[in-house]
Amino acid sequence: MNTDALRGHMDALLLSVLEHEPLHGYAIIEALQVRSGGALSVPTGTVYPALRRLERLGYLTSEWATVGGRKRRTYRLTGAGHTALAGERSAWRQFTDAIGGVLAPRSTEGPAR
Amino acid sequence: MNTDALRGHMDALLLSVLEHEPLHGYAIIEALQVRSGGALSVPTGTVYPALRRLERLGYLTSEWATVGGRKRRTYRLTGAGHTALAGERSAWRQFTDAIGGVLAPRSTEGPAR
DNA sequence: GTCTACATATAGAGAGCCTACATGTAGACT
DNA sequence: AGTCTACATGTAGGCTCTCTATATGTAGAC
Repeated sequence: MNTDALRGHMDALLLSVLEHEPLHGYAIIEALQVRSGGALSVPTGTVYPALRRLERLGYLTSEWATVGGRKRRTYRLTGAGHTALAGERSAWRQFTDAIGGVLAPRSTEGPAR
Repeated sequence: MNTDALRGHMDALLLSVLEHEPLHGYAIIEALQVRSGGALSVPTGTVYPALRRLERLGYLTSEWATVGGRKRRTYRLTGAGHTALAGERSAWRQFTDAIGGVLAPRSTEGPAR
């Protein structure tokens, strides 16, 4: 699974991963992989720009740190970010309900028969 | 709910609606609205080109009809279309599992505590 | 000395969904 | 007669996001 069906859901994924702990980009990618059971392999060229977009929107703040000689940019959810995450969760539910309702197989005809 | 989160799922929606009965574009739009509980309002500028794309891919065939003085283009699933629909359904499940697994709220920490 | 893991970043391409517009019939209402 | 709404299809252009490919650099293992 790795088409661009992700489109429009990247924000939710990133915010969700950052909900309880600040992480840097590379760690975010790994966390997404783990949490999705290995299904999600989001490329760096997707994550880094997306994080900057979310920061620009005010949902994240970032600060540089140096760990073991390597520089990291650690992202943290803002208040607005938490609010946005709640909105994304509810949107996700509505989304899956809507699509699921259409995709659900009809056994040629409903109960009325 | 009407962002472009639909992206990548339009095909599944259209194929699913056409699974048991051939329909024309306008009726497809209404069917999507009904089946999704009113959540989906797909604009004509999205549906008509998408139907043509699916026909080009060999998943649909179409023929013109005149009903009540109005011309309709009725679309019907091909064998390849049925196969594609099955694939889309399984992809949808994988997709929701993956995203859902990430989005699921963590109660600050898991069961281990 | 090379390779892999760690770590960030940008440019450019590609796909597809949406807005807006164009066109036309049928029937109801005024 | 004229207008409005529902029915019905279609195209052009824009926009946004995701992906591929590339660039750069450190640390540690072999």
